[in-house]
Amino acid sequence: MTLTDGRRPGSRGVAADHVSLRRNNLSVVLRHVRDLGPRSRARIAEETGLNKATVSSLVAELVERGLLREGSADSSRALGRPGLLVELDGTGVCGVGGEINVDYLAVSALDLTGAVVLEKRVPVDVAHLDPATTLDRFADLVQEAVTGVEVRGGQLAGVTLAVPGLVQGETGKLKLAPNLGWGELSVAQEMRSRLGEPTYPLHVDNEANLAALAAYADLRQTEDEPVHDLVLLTGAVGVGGGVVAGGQLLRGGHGYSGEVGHMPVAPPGRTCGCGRTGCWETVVGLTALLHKATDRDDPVRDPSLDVEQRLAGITRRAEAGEARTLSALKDVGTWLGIGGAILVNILNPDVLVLGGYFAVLGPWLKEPLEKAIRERVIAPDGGGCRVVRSELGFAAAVRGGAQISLDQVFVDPTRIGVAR
Amino acid sequence: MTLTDGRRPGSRGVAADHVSLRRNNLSVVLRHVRDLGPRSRARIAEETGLNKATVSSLVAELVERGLLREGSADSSRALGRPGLLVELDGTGVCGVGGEINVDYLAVSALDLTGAVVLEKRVPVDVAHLDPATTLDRFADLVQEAVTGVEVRGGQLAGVTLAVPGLVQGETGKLKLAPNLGWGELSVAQEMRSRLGEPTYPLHVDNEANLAALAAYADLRQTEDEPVHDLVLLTGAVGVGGGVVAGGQLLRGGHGYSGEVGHMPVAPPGRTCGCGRTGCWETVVGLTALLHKATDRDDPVRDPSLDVEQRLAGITRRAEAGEARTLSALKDVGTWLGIGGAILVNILNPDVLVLGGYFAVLGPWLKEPLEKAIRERVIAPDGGGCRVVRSELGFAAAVRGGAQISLDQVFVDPTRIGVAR
DNA sequence: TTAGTTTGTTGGATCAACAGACAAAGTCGG
DNA sequence: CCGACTTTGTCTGTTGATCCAACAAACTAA
Repeated sequence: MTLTDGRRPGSRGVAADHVSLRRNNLSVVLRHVRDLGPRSRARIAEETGLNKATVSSLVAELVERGLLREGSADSSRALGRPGLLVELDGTGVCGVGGEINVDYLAVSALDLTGAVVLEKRVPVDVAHLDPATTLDRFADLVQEAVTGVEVRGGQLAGVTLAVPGLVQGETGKLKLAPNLGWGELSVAQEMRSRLGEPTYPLHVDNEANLAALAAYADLRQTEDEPVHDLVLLTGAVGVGGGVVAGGQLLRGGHGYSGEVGHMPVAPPGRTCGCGRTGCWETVVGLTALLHKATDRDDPVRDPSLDVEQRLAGITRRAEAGEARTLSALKDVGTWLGIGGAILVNILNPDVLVLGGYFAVLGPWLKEPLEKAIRERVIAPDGGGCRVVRSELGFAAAVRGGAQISLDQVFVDPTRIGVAR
Repeated sequence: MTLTDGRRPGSRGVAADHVSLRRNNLSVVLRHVRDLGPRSRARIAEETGLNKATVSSLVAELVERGLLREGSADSSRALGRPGLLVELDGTGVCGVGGEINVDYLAVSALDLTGAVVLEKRVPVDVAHLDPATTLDRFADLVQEAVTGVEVRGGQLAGVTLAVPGLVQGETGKLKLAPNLGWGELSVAQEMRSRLGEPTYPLHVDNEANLAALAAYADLRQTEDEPVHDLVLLTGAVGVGGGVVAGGQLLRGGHGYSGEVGHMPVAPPGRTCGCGRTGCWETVVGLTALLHKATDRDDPVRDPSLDVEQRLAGITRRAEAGEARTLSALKDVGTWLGIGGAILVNILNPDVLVLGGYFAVLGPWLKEPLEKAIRERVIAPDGGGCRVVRSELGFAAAVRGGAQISLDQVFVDPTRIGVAR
C-alpha cells in the first residue's frame, strides 16, 4: 500500500507524487509481462486492475524506452477483435555480472528476458596471485563483457560483481575473503578506477547472495506456484548460504548474513579454516567428501585440476556403484541435512536449493538429505520445504549479478531510455 | 519506488491510482510523526519532501480521522512565526493483543502512541485444561479488553492473538503447540465464533514473532539509530525465536519460521521434548538452568509456583554470590552464545534481544553470551551485533499483538474514521 | 450480410500534488 | 514602539496521471 524506496531497509514508504505514481505503474506493467508472459493490453488491464486507456499509455512509454515491443496477434481468445501481444524487448537493455572465485574469474551478460547474451569463465589461481593482479585481469574480463553488450547495441543497466567473502552492505567494501586469502579491500572502488570511473552503476555483493537471487529468478520462470522464500547452499571448499525471504534478499544489518559454514554441529574432527573443530564445513565441504571417498594420492584430490573434471570423476564412480564413494556421499548428504534442518527450522523456506558441487552430486545427496530434514524439522511435513538442484551450476553467481542489475530496471523503468 | 501491497509477499508493487497515492502519503505523514515525534506542518513538508500545501491537506484529513491532533505551539525555532505542533492522537484508536501460554492467559490494549491502555494477565494451567475450556476463558478475557477499549470511546483497529506454537501463515491455523499439548486447531476461527463473529480484523500469530515485533517497536522509540534487523529469543521451558529482517517480520514460506529450540549443538544429554538429545533447549531452557543450579527438592523447581517468583529466587541467590547458581548461569550464558552465534552468522542482526526468562537473568547471562558470540561469529566485531535485554518482560507478545494491529492503521490510515 | 464480441484509442472528467502569492504571527534591532 | 525580517500555514490556479464512456476497428458466428 505504500511506496517503498528499496534502498533504505525498513522504510516502508516515501512521499509520492504524480511522477512516482507513473513510475510505479510502469514497473507494474513491465513486471506483469515478465512474470506472466506476453499478452494483450486489454488483458494486462484486466489482470492488473488498471484502466485500459492507462495501460495503453504505459505500454506506449515502455515501448518508446525499448523495454517492451509489440509482437504477433493474439489468437488465443476465440471471439472478437484479436489483441496485439506485448512482450519484453530483449534487444534493448542488458545487465552484467562478474565473479571472482578461488580458481576462476567469470562474467555473464543477460538481456531483459533473462537470456544469456554472453558468458565467459577463465581458470585463474586467485589464491596464489597478488590481489592487484587479479583485479587487473578481472577488470579486463568485465570490460570485455561491457563492450560486448555495447557493440551489440544494448544499453547497460549495471554491473554487479560477486566475491566469496564478507561484503559490507552499503559500501560494497570487502571485509574478509579467507578462501581468496584477501583481507579488507574496497573491491568496488578498485574496479571502478580500473574500468575508468564508469557512469553505469557498479556494485559488489556476496557470491552466495547473488547465487540465491539467480535461483530465485530461475524458479520464477520454471515453477507454477510463486516461490518467495528460499535458501541456497553453495558447496565448494567452504559452504556459503544465500537467503531470499519474502521475495527479498536477506542481507542483515551490515550485509554479513548467510555465514552458515561454521555452525558447530559436527563431532570434533578435522580442524576448520576458522581454527575450531566441529564446523559444518568440515563434514560437508568438498575436502570432507574427498577425504572420505578417496585416498591421499587419488588424482581427483589434485587441486590443480579443474573442479568440474574432478567432480566428473566422482560422478563416474558413483554411477558405477563404487561402495566407498557411495558411502561417503550418503554421509555428506546426511550431514547436509542435519545442518540444513537448522536453516529450515529458522527460515522455513519453500525451497532449499543445492548449488556448487552439491548440485553436481545432488542425485546421491538428495535422498539422505531429505530424510534428515524430515526427521529434524519441527514443522509438519518438513515445513513444506522441497529440495532442488540448481540448474545454473557454477554460473549461478554471475547470472545473479546480471539479474540484480536488471532488477533495478524492473523496479524503475524510467532509468532506461529517453524521457517522453 | 513501487506500491507494495503488504499482504502478498514478494509482490513489490500493485497498480496504483489517485486513491493509492493519497493513502500512501497519509501513511507517510502519520509514520513520520510517529517515528520522529511531534512537529509542525512546515517541518513535515521539509523532511518528507512533500509540498507544504499537501501536508496541510493530509494533516487535516488525519485529524478528521482522529489519528493526529494539533498540540501546543512550537517554540524551538527562534525566528519567524511559530508553528503548531502536530502529534499522534492517542484517544482515537486502539489495538488489542492476546496471548495463550503454558501457565497464563493475557491481554493488552495499546493506543496509537504505543501507550498501554489496559493490560491483564491471569494464571491458568492451560496444559492441564481442555482446549475448548481454555478458549472460552480466553475469549472472555479478550472481550473484556475489547469492551474496555470501546467504553473508553476508542475505535478498535484489530485484535491479534499469540500462541506458543506453529501457526500457518495465511489461515492463522494452529498446527502444533507441544507445550500446550494442543494439536491442529483453527484458533482464529474458534475465537471468532466465541467473540460473536466480530467485524474487526482478528489474527493469530506465533508468540515469538509477536514478541520480536514488540521489541522492534520498542527499539524504534528508544534507540537513536534505526534498527531494522533483530533476533528475539524467548526463554521459557522451550526456546522460541522471532526474526525481524529489513524491517519486516520474517515468517517463511508457510509461517513456520523461528524454530530455534532444536538446533543440535549440545553434547548428548537430557532427552528433549522432541525425542532427540543435544537440542539447544536442553542446555538453555529454564529446566536446564534449574537442574544445574538447584537440587531436586528445591522450591524454585516447583512448577506450581509463579514463574516470576521462582526467577526472583534465582536472582536473589545470584546477587548473594552463591557459587553454584553463578556457575549454572555462566554455563547457560555460554550455551546461549553458542546457539546465538549460529543465528547471528545466518541473519546478521543489529541486535539480539533477550526475552522471557533470559531477560530476567540477563545481567548474569550477558557476559558469557557476548564472549561466545565474539569468538564464534565470522564477521568482524560480531557482525556489529549488540545484545540487549527486553524491557517488556512477559508482556512482550501481547504488546506485539496490539502493535501489529495498530501497524495496519499506519500502513493504511483510511481504514479508520470517516471518509472526507 | 448482419449481429455480437473484443480491442485499443480518444476526449473529457476527476483528483491529488505542486507552485507561488499572501496574510498571520512571531523575533530582532534601532 | 516601529519597521525589517523570518517562518508558518492557507488559498488559488496549474499540472499531470488515472479513470470513464463512447467509438471505430477487427474478427467470429449464424
